[in-house]
Amino acid sequence: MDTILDNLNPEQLAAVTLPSQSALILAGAGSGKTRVLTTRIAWLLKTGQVSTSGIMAVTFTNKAAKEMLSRLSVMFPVNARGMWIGTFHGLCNRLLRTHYQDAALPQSFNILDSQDQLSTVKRLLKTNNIDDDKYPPRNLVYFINHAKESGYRASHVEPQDDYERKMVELYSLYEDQCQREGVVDFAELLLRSYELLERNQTLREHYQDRFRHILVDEFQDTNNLQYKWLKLLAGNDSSIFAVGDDDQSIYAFRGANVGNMLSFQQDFNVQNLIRLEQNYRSHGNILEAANTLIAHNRNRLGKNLHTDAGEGEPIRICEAPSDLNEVQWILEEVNHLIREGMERKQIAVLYRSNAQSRVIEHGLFSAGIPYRVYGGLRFFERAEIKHAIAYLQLIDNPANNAAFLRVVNFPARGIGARTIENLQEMARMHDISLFEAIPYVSGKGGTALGSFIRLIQSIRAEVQPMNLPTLIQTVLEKSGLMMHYQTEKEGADRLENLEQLVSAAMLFLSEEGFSQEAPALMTEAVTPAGEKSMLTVDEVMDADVPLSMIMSPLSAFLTHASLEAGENQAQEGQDALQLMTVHSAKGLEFDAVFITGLEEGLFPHENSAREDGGLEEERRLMYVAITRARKRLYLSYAQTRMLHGHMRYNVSSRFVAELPDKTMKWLTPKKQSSYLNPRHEPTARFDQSSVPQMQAPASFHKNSEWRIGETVIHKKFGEGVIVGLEGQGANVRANINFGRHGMKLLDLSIAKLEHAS
DNA sequence: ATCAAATTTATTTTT
DNA sequence: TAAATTTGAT
Repeated sequence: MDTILDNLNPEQLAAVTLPSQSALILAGAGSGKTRVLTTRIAWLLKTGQVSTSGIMAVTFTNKAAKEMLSRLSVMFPVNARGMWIGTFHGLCNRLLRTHYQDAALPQSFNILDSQDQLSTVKRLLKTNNIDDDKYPPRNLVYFINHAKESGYRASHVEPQDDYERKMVELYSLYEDQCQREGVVDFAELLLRSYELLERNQTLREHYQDRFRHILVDEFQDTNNLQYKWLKLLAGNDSSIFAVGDDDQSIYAFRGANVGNMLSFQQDFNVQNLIRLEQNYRSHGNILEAANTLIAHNRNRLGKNLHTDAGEGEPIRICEAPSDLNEVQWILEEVNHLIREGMERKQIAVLYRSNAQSRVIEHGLFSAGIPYRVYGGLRFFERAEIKHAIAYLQLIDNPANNAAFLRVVNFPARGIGARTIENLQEMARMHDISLFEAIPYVSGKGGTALGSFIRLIQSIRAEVQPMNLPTLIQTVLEKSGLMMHYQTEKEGADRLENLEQLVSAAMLFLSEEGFSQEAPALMTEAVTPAGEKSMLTVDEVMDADVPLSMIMSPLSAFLTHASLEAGENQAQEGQDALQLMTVHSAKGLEFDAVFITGLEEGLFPHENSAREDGGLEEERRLMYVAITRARKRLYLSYAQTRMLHGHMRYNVSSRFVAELPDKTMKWLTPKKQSSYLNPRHEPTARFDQSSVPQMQAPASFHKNSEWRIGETVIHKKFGEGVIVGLEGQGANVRANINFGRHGMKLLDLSIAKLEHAS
């Protein structure tokens, strides 16, 4: 008992041992947040206040959920079965699988990931003959998700204008289509389970009664629907232990609402607000910089981090003439750190947007320094894996038209667009799935479709008794996917990934406690007669029903594929420099951190100026970046930078000017807070000899060469008239009317023009 | 049905 | 610049 509370500081101890009331823990960066969360659970269990089944712990990422579980099992011999520890989406999935009938879902509903959702919407627009220039699929997806995350069904949305009226109508059609096809998108998991509990008093009271303690990680990231969901589940008697940091709220752009922290204090009459301000991560200078920076934000609950560690090294900052020089400087400093004995994986290079990684990678590559870039395609998002998954989904749920369309002609089997159109027409006429509509299609297309249906059915029959890995292997072979990639010249990697899918399935079964040998298509609850033993509602709810009782191994694996897209980092394990956006660095820490591209327009990003609260969110982002560093912090910016094929001339970020002088060491001469007066002298102090220099574009000294009204000749477009000139220096662009080719805006440093004499 | 050319567009991202 | 998507041609 005592041992788990050992070494907690007074605030942590207070938080862990709070009475059973709702509480808000303001946990600063590096203040031992996860420790408090897991110790709280262990303490509740050890003091006998609650049993494992009475606890729910919610996180945003699978990684965080796993981390919590593994740290908990060190402190307490956990029966993982009974505890509901998982992501919002994972827990909602569990609710919906358990009560699929009450939720009006088929037992084996499939989950759409964002890619799937977008293609579903595109298909919807096409079948309804909607002009997708007028109603872009992306906008519709945004509209739908936004509505769902506010808790609104199509019927609840009050359209403000004709455009919205149409969007609502399409939202409604989308709802119908998903329902028909037995698929559910991410937001739907939340909304559907919210509605389930709201509508069904028995269920609601059961779960409210059961989960006496609900713990929420990263509370500042909750969206409105997640907050409503928590409120509903907590009812009047359960307590919510919410841990979060308003200063680290960086996901407003995807619906996170920091305001939930304030609402929570009111709605739950929170008496206990505890601040964890003791930082165990960073040296003093780094913390002071972070504190000073974030103090520029107006809307805060307020918090100041402190440390027992000394002030440590100063923060080193460099103004580079160009992005190339900036990288050169990073290289020098990195080599220095490595020579001092720092591990490469303890060094992170952070940037605001992914596009910035290119130059950095290039530099590291040339210098032969191993690095690892975070982000990019994850395992289950790869095309070949998505194809394989689609075959599996079709076997799991034949109504899934998205899956059907993805593979009906992949590998190619002569089923063309025309045939598909006929099929879709038939499906619509008879109100059935594409799969069921096949017999209605006659002619050549009908024959090809006929063999497809026979293929799927024969696979399904063959696969009936198989366990999951064997089933997948069989599907890969019989579908022709293997053969397809064997014959494709660049298919080797893809084949390897497909093989990995089989191993992923094996790993999944053992991790989730499924029997390795059970038939993949059936749940374990099978009587000797082969009939499903129906659990009563009470049994389902009261017993701690393992996932394997409510989902077949196949359904469970498909869910896993959608909800946990897998690793997105290459070459794990190697000692390599870490490259990532500031967003993906959240939650991580490193001995040394480089924050690059500290320029107005980049960081803070220019687009953020248009959103309200945008600048404060950018500043929080900077705060997150700074607080990643343990011992060393490096900042840099460049006077010129190549972006989207154009040269950009940036001034330094206001965030640089907001940092306290005494914590900084300038490696280039310091400028007067240059973001306030954009015109400044270029520095000549930088050694540029080792760096390829940008050549000044031909039109650099004003564009006397070209005049408005002049006729010019272009290789492709022929004769045209200059109607406008804009920009300066390298940025000169000309608006030229090329008659039948229309108006073109050409970059004069790139386009080759001739004067028409 | 497939590939090449043209056009467009470029924050941040987990589930 | 470069990647992704759409259009157009064979």
